[in-house]
Amino acid sequence: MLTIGELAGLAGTTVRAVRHYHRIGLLPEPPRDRSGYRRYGAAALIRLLRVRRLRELGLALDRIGELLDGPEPALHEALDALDAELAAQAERIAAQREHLARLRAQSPDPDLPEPLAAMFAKAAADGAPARAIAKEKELLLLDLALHPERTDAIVAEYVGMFERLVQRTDYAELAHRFDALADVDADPATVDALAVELAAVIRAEHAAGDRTRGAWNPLAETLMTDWGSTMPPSQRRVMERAVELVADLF
Amino acid sequence: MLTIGELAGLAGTTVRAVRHYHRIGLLPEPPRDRSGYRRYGAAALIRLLRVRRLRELGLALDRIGELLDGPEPALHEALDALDAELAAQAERIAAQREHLARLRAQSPDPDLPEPLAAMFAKAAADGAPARAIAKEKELLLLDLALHPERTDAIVAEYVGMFERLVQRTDYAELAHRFDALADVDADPATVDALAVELAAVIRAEHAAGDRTRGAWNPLAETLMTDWGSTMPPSQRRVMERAVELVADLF
DNA sequence: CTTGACCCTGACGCAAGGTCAGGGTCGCAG
DNA sequence: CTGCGACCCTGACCTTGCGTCAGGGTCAAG
Repeated sequence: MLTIGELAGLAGTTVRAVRHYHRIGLLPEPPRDRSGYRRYGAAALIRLLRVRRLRELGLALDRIGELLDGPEPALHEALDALDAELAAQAERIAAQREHLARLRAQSPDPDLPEPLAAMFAKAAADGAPARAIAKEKELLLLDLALHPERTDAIVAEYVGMFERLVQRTDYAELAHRFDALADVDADPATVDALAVELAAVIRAEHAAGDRTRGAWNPLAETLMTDWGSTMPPSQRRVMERAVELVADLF
Repeated sequence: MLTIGELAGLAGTTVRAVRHYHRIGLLPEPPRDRSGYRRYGAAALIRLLRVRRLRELGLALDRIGELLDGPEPALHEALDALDAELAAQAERIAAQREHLARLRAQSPDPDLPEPLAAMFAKAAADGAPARAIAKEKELLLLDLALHPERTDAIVAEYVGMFERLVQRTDYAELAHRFDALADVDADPATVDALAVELAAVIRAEHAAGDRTRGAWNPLAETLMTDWGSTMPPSQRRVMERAVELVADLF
């Protein structure tokens, strides 16, 4: 009679797997010899071979148990179900790959809605500093997360804003000057000059205004404030000054 | 500042998942308020959103950790690797489904080599009893498992044997009479008559003989003996008697 | 007698969280 | 002030299909 190692070898599996099948009741425990070793006969091998075949088709072990002990037609149903499941998996994988392909074809960053990906790509091409773009993305992500039902509106808003910005100013240069403040402790004159320019931009945006900013939200408030507080000090001073300069608009 | 539930909601995930990310170090533990609740800021939400996006693309959490902390080009490599992995999975699934399709189109039994599946299907169509066919399949499975390197030879051998059998005798009728013995305690005359017929078949097979039975094997010996011992008594008596009758051949 | 190749049981680990259990906290309504 | 429901905390066990020790016994050969 066979030892467990021989049995496993003949069935193309491992000793550990066989013991596992015993533990979960998929294979009956065979008799032991006088030293406590399991000893297997032909019937055990046949059952193990069946288990392995079904396993290799991708069936779960508990189902295999039902099938081997149950009636034959159940097997066909199970295979149907398995096929359906595999089809679903295949579809999911195809969708993921498509997603991946689009990402890599388009954008340096995964998974922003397409118009925005294009927008950021253009900004980068125009020479806007990477750090500023990253910050802008963060803001956008927050906005999208805070208003999941308004995704399309938000996207349209950002894109519109960006396009107007492109026409109106040398935004890349402005962004560079603002970005440079991150590394220095700027003097008040510099801060003020930049704040004036930013205020002008904000004013123009406000005039063009399609802000449908929607539901005011305490979460949004605190989060945006918190996000602002992560800006480097010089930049924050510029923003605060700019906000003062346009306070009359709100 | 956000509670963990708000954070999870905004990121489209669950509280439990966020805590999991803390435990594995994927998200830093945020400060606690005076009652011990975690309180999150914008930076945490941004990081969590990134994690979720990559997760939804199918990346593993430990890789996400490396990517978020590592340099950007690593991300593109990772996406390449992920795509390759998904492609491999898709291929595996396609192969499995094809396998399944063939099985269901052809055979009442999963995964015998094709000529054999056809052979058994014909035997069933010819009216051979299901029980006998099942037993024959068992024998075949054992044979294949015992000599994995000779699969093709064994298949050819069985098919050849079957075809000769079809031409030579009314094998279905013979099988029926043999099968019927499983349920009764047959008298010696019946046993002897059947044994004589079987011996004739064996003799004819031996004459036609293309047995290249290959490496004799102690495992094979004991297994086949053990398998024989599972036959019902009357059938076993027939087999033993038949073997006596052809003893001179071996 | 030793050595190497087996065998035994029992327990932990894996991926990514789900699901209690047991207990504290917040905010609002009565 | 007191409930109540909704939320938060930690800790621990569950899932799949085994792999991988850890610690110890057994067998066959040299």
